Amino acid sequence: MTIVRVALPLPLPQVFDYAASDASAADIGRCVKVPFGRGERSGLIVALDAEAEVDLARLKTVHHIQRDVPPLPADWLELVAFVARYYHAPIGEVVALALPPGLRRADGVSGEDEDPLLEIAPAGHAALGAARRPSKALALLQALAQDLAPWRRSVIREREGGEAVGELLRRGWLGVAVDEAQRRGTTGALPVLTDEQDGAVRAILQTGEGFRTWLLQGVTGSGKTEVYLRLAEQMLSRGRQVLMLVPEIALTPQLERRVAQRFAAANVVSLHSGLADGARSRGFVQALSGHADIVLGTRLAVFAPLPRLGLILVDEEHDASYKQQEGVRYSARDVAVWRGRQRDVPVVLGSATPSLETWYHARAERYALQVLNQRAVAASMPTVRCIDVRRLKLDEGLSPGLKAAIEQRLARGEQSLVFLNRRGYAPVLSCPSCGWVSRCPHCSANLVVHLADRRLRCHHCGCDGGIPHACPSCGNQDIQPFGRGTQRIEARLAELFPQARVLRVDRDAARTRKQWESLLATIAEGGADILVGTQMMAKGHDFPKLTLVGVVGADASLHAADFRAPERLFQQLMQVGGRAGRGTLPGEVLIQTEYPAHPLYLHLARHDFDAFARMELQERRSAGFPPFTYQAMLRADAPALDDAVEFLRHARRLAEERAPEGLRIYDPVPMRMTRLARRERAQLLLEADQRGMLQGFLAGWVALLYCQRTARELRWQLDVDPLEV
DNA sequence: AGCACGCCGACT
DNA sequence: GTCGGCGTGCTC
Repeated sequence: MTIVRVALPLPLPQVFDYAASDASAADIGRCVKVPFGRGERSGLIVALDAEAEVDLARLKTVHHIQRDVPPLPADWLELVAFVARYYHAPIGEVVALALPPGLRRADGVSGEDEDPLLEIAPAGHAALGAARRPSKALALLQALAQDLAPWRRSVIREREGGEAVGELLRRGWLGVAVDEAQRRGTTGALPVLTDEQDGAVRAILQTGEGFRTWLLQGVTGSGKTEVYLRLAEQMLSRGRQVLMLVPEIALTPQLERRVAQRFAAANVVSLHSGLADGARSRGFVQALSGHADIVLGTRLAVFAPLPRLGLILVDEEHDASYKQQEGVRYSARDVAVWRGRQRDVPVVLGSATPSLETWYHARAERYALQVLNQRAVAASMPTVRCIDVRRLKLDEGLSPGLKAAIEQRLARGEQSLVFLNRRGYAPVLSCPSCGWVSRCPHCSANLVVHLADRRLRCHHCGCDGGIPHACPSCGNQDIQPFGRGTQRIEARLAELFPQARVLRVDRDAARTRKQWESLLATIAEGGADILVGTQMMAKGHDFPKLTLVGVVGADASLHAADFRAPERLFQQLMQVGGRAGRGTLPGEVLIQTEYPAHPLYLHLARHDFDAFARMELQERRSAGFPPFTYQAMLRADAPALDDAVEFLRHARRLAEERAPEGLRIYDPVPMRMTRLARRERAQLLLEADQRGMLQGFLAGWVALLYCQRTARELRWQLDVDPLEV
């Protein structure tokens, strides 16, 4: 009889032993169903065991081992173990987050869905030539005939009328393309590389296939993606797999299209949380079996098993969405770098505005650096200018200068974008006579006025209600929305420029992926003259007719409490500024500010990220912030603030008893947003100058915390390398 | 996390 | 007399 060690998706820091008569070493890494308590659970075999760690009498027997799918390889188990160790999370929870849910359930996976490479068969050509009654199938075939063959079945399915692909196969009009391996490679004419792009590609390839982390720092429009594609092409031609991470699902479709077009014959698999269970499992299994050539996905894709891995690309590496903000708070970018080292393959981190951690590593020569300063498209960098609004009379937040600039664009038939990182009509509704403000009943936040659908809404917990006609406290009829959001700016712009088509692009207007894509299409077709948008608009999209970006209300982040606020502001402004003038028309960025001489804006105006980074790092060094120190944050939440704080005080005492020299333990404090969704939150910060020392301490401390019995309504979690402090 | 067991208040 | 509150402890 064999004893297997099983990781189960529970918040427990242990694994469980089971008996399995027919198990062997070949089953390590396989999913299992096991009896647990009085029910059944699915888990993963992480090891075989010579002897059980519990009495044999307590040992239960595995119900089922899933053998239809190849086992997860040893390096994958190692990766999961590393994440559990580094983030101090139970191994089972990491397995649960790394494995697609459908796969873990181990209930007869549909098997690997073949995604064959198809081309038009002789019968198909005959059908095209013959006079036939129009049909859906024929229409699809005709559309395909206009295209460059071959295509993946899945790619055809996604195009217009793609449902008919099954019909085409049944009729024998489409057949499996011959000689798949030989077709692997690029199709069509490749764009000519700039000298910088070419230099970067050569440099990265020349260092060989071993591990090395690269920072590819390229201004918006410098063609980082083309560099990724060239590197990927090389790796594919060597028979290796490529892992490409992108920040958000919203960005995957267009990149997916571009990658699929470039490597028409390669098997490109996308992995993100928006996928249905089945599709995610299939993509994962394709990666695992080595049938996927390129895995393109969001942070969870960093866990895709890749037997032939040759290269890891992390696009927009500074993006906060790489860090999971709940449960196991891993950073996919950091995990990617660890994985590159583990598998001895290069890792390329790309960004126009790298995180200061990455930038610092590159300067300290722990990472190698490649810089792209020229825009690949025939456009120059936009002019960036501050509008000093201290002595100006603003019209609903808009300065005369910005209005004039918009007017000019309208006259020239170009597009303008007003960037404002605040959704809704106004951030608060308030009564001028008694001082009442629209507070959220569940959070320490104000309810935001949404005039578009006449609601007051909390942006943190999502609760909402109608807009009262009089002050709920004193009955005053004259209650006022204070401040400005995108809806208000949109309304004012529509009044000011009645002839213009004003389009608002924020999370409210682009609720679903469909809405978002239709907005993008409208903009690209020139169906809008003035855009009002939040940071959604900052993400990599090209609008050739967009030549003006007006920034409103940026000053707020200048004095934010979070030490990373300036970094985020600079990144955001540089990104949104990069939207201006990506075609042949020159772009202009106008920033409305009360601090026109602020160094952040001055560096921005010169497009000098490096100067900004140097300045900011100087401050971080003297203040003792990351990347010069290492942090971990213990957070607790409960219905009553005292309970959360009391737990943290207790945790602090436990920490002090065993703290090594040089570990700094701060006082528990309520979080900045103390109350969220009826729970009060507090946090305790730990800091050290060496990562190893902090990690060593955390291991023992967290083990101790798991043993503490706490009130049922109290939750706690540890955040290693927290983004928000 | 679930889900048991287990000991004290208002109900058919 | 019981249904049910959630405190405590276990799950291979």
